[in-house]
Parts: sequence; structure tokens; C-alpha cells
Amino acid sequence: MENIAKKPRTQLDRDAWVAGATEVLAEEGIAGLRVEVLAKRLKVTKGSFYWHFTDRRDLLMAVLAQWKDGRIRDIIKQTRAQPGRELEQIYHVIDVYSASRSRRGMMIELAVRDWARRDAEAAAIVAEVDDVRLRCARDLFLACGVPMDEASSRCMLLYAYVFGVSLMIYEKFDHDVTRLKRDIAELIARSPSRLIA
Amino acid sequence: MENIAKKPRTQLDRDAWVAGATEVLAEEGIAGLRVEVLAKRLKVTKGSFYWHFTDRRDLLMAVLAQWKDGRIRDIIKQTRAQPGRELEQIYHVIDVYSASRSRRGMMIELAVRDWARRDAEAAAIVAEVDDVRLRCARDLFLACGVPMDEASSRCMLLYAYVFGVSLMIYEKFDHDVTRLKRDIAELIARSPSRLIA
DNA sequence: TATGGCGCATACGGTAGCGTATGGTCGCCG
DNA sequence: CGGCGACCATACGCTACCGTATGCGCCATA
Repeated sequence: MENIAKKPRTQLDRDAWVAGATEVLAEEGIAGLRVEVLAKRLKVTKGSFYWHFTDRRDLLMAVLAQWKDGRIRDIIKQTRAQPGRELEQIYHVIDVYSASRSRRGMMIELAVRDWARRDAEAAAIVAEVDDVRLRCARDLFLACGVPMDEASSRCMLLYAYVFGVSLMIYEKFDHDVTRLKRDIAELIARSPSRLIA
Repeated sequence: MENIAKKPRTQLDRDAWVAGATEVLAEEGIAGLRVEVLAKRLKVTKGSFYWHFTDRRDLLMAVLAQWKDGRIRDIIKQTRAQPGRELEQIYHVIDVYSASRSRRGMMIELAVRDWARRDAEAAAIVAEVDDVRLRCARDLFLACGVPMDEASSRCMLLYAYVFGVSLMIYEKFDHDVTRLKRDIAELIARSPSRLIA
């Protein structure tokens, strides 16, 4: 009965801690991610934590690594388009990264980026993720026939927008969010065919 | 010798504390803004702090209020254009808010916005600032002859971009930041005259 | 059935930070 | 020159954490 890599016990493993930590990160930010707080949330004591991790930073790095893997996998998936449908894939990416679509994901994203502003290792991970994202999005624009330089500009604008808009509070300003977001997506991805003229 | 509101003493006043706190906020974020740390930086003890402020939150609210006033004053100033030169004023706003231009200002901006994600009072202030900013920028677009809806979209895109781009790490991606930023400014503010056609 | 290790609880020392209490020093004013 | 009030230092109790040390139960295996 070689029950390989599968213990049906109720006990916690590293991944469970990382999952819980990611949850806390989304809600409280990196500063609120404390091991004793996390332990309480997982209904254990920190005795368990220090069995699975050497210290707090060990956990943080695991969270970071898992975030990076998930993000890169997701980018590849979201930017894979059937030939000829690249433009609508661009709109899809804008829509999918819209804050309201995946509030939790964006909260983690912002928490990680805030973290990266003061932590070199986090910054390195963010740099990797950004690089992959930008290249994937640029490839979509290139496939639409947009020249290289403009493809770079547009994909940079795309990501800056989706992150930036989730930092803003504009309830009083806008009257019709749906139209607003649709029009902005137009501005970012606007049919590149026009540009050839 | 009515030396009104002017004591040439070397002692600290509320404003000195707020200024120091803003500095720490820029460097360490809201979580790093501790009264004992700040006191050490100002070469006094927290005995002084609790004479000027009732508690830590009192300081935070003062920082927030001063930030709001400064931002609103700055917006008014940056978006005031001579008639007929509104478009170049838009480019000026984009440039001025570029992260590299005022790194310190953007660090505070991001710290406040991160703070606002978990604090209702901070969120209310950010909402006010965003509203003023968006309306001022929209007025510029309107003065350029851009119709209302599009002016709204473009000014929202403008601010989302400047905040978002300062969250990204793209050294590996871009080869020519100057060109990139210029082209993106073009995409955001692109000569509205074209739209009439 | 013994025994060894995994997974966790408990207990401890140490630091950082908040807020309070109280005392001290200096300048000014009568 | 006595006293008062602005401004700050010192000292204290308290809580939240971090990380370590150690004990304890439970399951597997010999």
C-alpha cells in the first residue's frame, strides 16, 4: 500500500499554510501576515508553524513562489488565442484583470506589489511576472499586426491601467462604469488596422 | 512685541511631526509609521509626541489631511492652462505624475492608497482627491473639444496609468523608456481633433 | 508490544510598540 | 524672584509578536 505523497490525515502541510497565508495577505497586506495570527486562523499554534517553516521569511518566500507560478500559468492561459482572434483576446485580458472581476486576485496583486516596494526578493519576483505578462500581451498585439514599438506601448498601458484603476476610488465621478471601462478598453486596444492608414 | 504665531524656539510643533511622519510614510509605508520610531528620527522621545497628539491615529489623520490639501492644491495648479494650450497641459500632467519625476511624491501616493485599502477614513480622502483630479483632467479634455464620455474615459485612463506604471517593474522589458512613455502619453491624450472626423 | 518519529501544544525569553503618569527644565510674566 | 505653563524626558504596564525549547499523543513498523 505505497500511499505515496498522500496522507489522508487531517494535519496541516506546507501548502495549507501557504494557502492560509495568501488569504491573510489579501486581506491584511504583508504587514498583517503574522505567524501567530495565521496559526490562530488555522486553529493550531505556532508550534506547528515552526515545524514546517524555519521562520516567517521562509513562509513569505513560499507564498511569493506560489504566487509567481500561478500568475505565470494564468498569463499563458489568458493570452493564448486562436489565430485570427487575437484582438478579442486582448479585450478578454483587460476584462479578466478588471478589479471587479477578481477582487481577491487583485488584492493579492496589490499586496505583493506594495511588498515589493520595500523588499528586493519580492521585487525580483514581480519583475519576472511583469516581464512575462508584458511579452505575452505584446505578442497578442504583434499578432494583430501592430508594429513592435506600438505593441510595447499598448501592452504597458494595458497593465498599468488595470493595476492603477484598482487603486482608484471613483464612485462619485463615474455615472456609468460599464461604458467607462468599455471605452477605456477601446482606447488601449483600439483596432490596430487604423494605424496602417 | 506681539510675536503672534511665531515662536523662534527650537522645539517641535505639530507640523514638524506631520512632516516627519510623511517622510516615514513614504519610506516605510503606513505600517512602518510608528510613533517611537518617528520620535527617534526627530531626536526626541514620545513624551513630546503625546503632548502634541492624543494618539497615533491623531497623527495619521493630520498626515492625511495635509496630504489631501497639498494634492488638491497641486491638481488645481497643474491643470490650469492658458486657453488654447489645454492639450499640452494634458501632456504636462502625464509627465509631472510620471514616477521618475517625483519619486517621493509617488511613494507617498502609493502608501496612502495602500493604506486606504483597509482604512475607511483614508479611503474617503483618496476618494475626494480622485474626484477632484478626475474632474480637473476631464475639464482639460473638454476644453480640447473632446466629448464628455470620451473625456471621462481618457482622464480615468490617464490617472490609472500613472499610478499603475509606478507599481510595475519593467527594466528587462523596455529598451527605450523615453520613447515608451512618450508613445503612451500619445495614446492617452492623442489629438482629439482626429475624433471629429 | 515496544519504539521512534511526525505533528503539534505549551511554555519561555526577548523585542517593539502603544499609551499613561509623573517629573524636570526653561522662558516668560507679573 | 516666584510661579506658571509649554515642552520634553523617564519610567512603567501592557500587548503583540518572534523564535526556541521541550513535552506529548498518535501512528507506523519491527
